This record gives sequence, C-alpha cells and structure tokens, in this order.
Amino acid sequence: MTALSPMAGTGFVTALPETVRADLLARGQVRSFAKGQIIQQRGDTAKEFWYIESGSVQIGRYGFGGRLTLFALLGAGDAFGELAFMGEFPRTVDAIAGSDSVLIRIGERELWSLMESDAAVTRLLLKTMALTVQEAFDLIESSRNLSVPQKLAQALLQLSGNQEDGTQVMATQQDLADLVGVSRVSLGKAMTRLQVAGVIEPGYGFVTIRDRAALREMGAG
Amino acid sequence: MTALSPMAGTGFVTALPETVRADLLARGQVRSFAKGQIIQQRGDTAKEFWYIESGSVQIGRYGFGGRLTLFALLGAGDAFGELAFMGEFPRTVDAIAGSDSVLIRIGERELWSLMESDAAVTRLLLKTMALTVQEAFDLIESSRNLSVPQKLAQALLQLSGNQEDGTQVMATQQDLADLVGVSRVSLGKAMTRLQVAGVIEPGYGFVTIRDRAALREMGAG
DNA sequence: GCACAAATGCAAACAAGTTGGCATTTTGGG
DNA sequence: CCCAAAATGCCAACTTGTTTGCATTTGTGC
Repeated sequence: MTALSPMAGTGFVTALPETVRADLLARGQVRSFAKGQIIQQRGDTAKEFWYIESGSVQIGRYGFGGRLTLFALLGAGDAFGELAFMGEFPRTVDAIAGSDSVLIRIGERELWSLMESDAAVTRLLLKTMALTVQEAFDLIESSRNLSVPQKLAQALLQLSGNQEDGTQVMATQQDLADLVGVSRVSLGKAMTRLQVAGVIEPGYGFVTIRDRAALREMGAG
Repeated sequence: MTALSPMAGTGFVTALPETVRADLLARGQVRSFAKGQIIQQRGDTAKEFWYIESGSVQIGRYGFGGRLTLFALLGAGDAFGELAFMGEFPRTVDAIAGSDSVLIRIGERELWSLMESDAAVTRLLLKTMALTVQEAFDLIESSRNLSVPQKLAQALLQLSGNQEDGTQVMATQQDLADLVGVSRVSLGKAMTRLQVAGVIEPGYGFVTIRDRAALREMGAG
C-alpha cells in the first residue's frame, strides 16, 4: 500500500498551511499516468511542479546502456519538480509512473505567484530543498560506508514511512536494486539475510515489514 | 594552487551583483583557521554562512571508526553553510580547514536581512541550492556507474576548475580517495592509469593536469 | 643538513559484487 | 483455467576493490 522513499517525506505540499495548500491544488490540473509512463524526461524545458495525489513515481536517470539510477521512489502526498523550477535549467532527472497514478500539475506561473503572495511558501521551499540536499548526502554516505543489507534496511525503513509493523512496501527487487544501487542478485541475497533475521518477509512485488525497530538497528553502523 | 570541488563553482556569493556582494562581505567578520582546524561540526546549532577568502575547506562527515566521507573540497571564492541556515536544523556535515585559511563569517541576521531587502538574493539562493542538489545527484550517479579512474577524472576536472592545462590541484591521494570514496590503494592505481594515459602527472601533495580535454573524455561514459 | 613526519608505491590475501544464464514461482488477463 | 509476462531463486566464473603491512620517497622544522 505504501510507496514512499529515501527522498520522500519532505512533504513540501503537505507542510503548507491548509488554505494555501487548497489554493495551490485548486489551481492545478489533474493528470493521470499509466504505470511505466514517462512524466518528465531529462532535457525537458517544462517547469511544472507535480503533486502526487495517488500512485507512485520513480525519480532517477536512465544512463549508459539502459542502466537506471533511482534517487527516489515517491508516493502519495509527495511533490517533485522544484529543481528545474528553481534552478532555471532543463530537467536533469527522469520521472516515471511506478504504478497507475494521479498527479496534480502546478504550472510555473501559479507557483511563482504563490511564492510572491506568501513569503512562507518561499521559505518552506528553501527548507525543503535543504532537506533534499541533506538526504542526498545521506545517500552518498551510506552508499559508501554501508553493506548492502544495511543499505537495504535503510531503504525499506524510509519506504515504509512511519507505518506500524506489518506494512507492505510495494516494490520489486529490481526496483530496490536500482534504488540501493546494486545488482538484483546482491539485493536478493541481502533480502534473504534480512528475512532470516526475521525483520522482513519478501513477497511477490512487495516486502512486508515485520520489525521496524530491528530494521533500524541493522541500518545503523 | 587550486583547490575547488565537486560541489564548488556554484558560486553563490561571486554570482551576486558586485554592490550586493561587497555589502554582504562588509557585514561579515574575518576569521582565520589553521590547517586541520574544525570550522563547524555535526550537531552545531549555529547558522553562520561562510565565504572562503583564501585557503581551502573540506566538507564531509566523520563516520563510524574515523572513516571520512568527503562531499566537497572548497576553495577561495566558494561559500558554504547555507544548508543549516535554510533548513533550520543543526549542522549535518563537518567542515575542516584543508589548509591555513581565511574565511568571512556572515551571521544569520545579516543574511536574512539581505534576503528581505533584495528578492534577487533569495532567487539566487534557490538556484544555487537547486544546483547543489543536481550535483549531489551527479555524485550519486557516478559513484554507482563509473569506474574509479573515471570518477577520479571527474573529480580532478572539477577540482581544477576552468584553469588551463598545467594547473596543479592541491590534494593528497588520501584526500582524493576520501572524496571519490575509495581506498588509497585503489586511488593510487587509478592515478597511475591516468598518468600512463598522459593526462595527469602525480606529485607529492598535488596533481598536475596535463590534458583537460582528454580528462573530460575519460570521465564520461 | 638531519631527523621525523607525511605522502606515495607496492604486493598478496581476502571480501564483496557483478555478470550471464537458466530454472522456478506467481500473477493477471483473456 | 490456462498461458504469457513478470518476478524471484540460484549458480559459477569473473572483476573490482579492500585490507594489511611494509618499504621508499619527499618535504619541513629545527
């Protein structure tokens, strides 16, 4: 049911005051995307800002030889697209619908006008981006210093958000492998290790979180 | 002579209009740091913003077992500290003087007031942070998909800024290893490979860039 | 110029992940 | 209910990088 991410939970939109949030979403347009459909591509000059109403979105880059580097798996309540918007350069990441999804598209004009009318929006945007940088640093640090099981534990922790034990994280082993940055084989092995430790239970296209506390334990040094 | 970085060159301060820049620096206080001295530490609640007048600064994290993960080697003209400032959370990275350095400290109040008096400053800050995120993503992508020689080539390219061939990058192999995220042994091997290819010339505490074009070539896929 | 610290070079044993290939299981659509 | 596609399990050879330890070179301060 859940599909959040290492970069999710910054919750820019959900952190907005309710009136502003409603205003923003009211100005947006609803768009549907089928699983696997491309929402944005590297090089696109469009500057929309997206809010995920339902479904999930993969943020990453298709590289050399079809190789995929995922930076985040976003879920309902998350937003993305602020980078090209703020940075004033073309999109530098691809976004693909991870499942059938409904997004709300907020145009450049709408967001700018909102920023001008409410300073809190700007400040929140800055804060959100600062958090994104920190999380990117976390990703780099763990990718360098942790073992695959540890990285998997961390990824699963964040993917499962703050849900209680028993939640299912909807992601295939390939998804997780692309996210963690290892081969499917290595990810499978790590999965088995977490399973025998009793902290997770692998499924077909999902993973059941059995023991978040233990998972947190394993993810640390 | 040069000591820039993977995250440098965003040049927030230097990109400011000259009058604004002078104003900002005038409001700051000059501070000197000896090589190896700690400028800021994880967990610090201070929110200063720093501008590097001369010298170099290492941005990273000391982890488990004294292990160091470097995110950037900054040089004169670079600025840092905007993350804790914007994000409103304690420092999440350590900053250490890589050599004897002179920094200009800009307090929280000064930066806020400047942001309020000039909207361009805010916009530039947003743009700078967006760039930082992109560069962090680049780091993640290359750390996953490139070989050590390729990563070293990229690091050296950025460390050497836009200087012409023949510049020296002031960094030890250990520095570069921490930056690239590999052991010193592996870095040494990669160094040798770039050397026999004729693109660089290793020194004692520095590396001479012989052929930037070829270096760029090697850094790509 | 000498002593000592810092930086580099090197080598073998070891650890971790990748690749490529194939078998098996599960799911969902007709 | 069956079939094709998707997802998972597994294996062996291979590649890459780490670790440990020590030798050598280079620079610096007295």
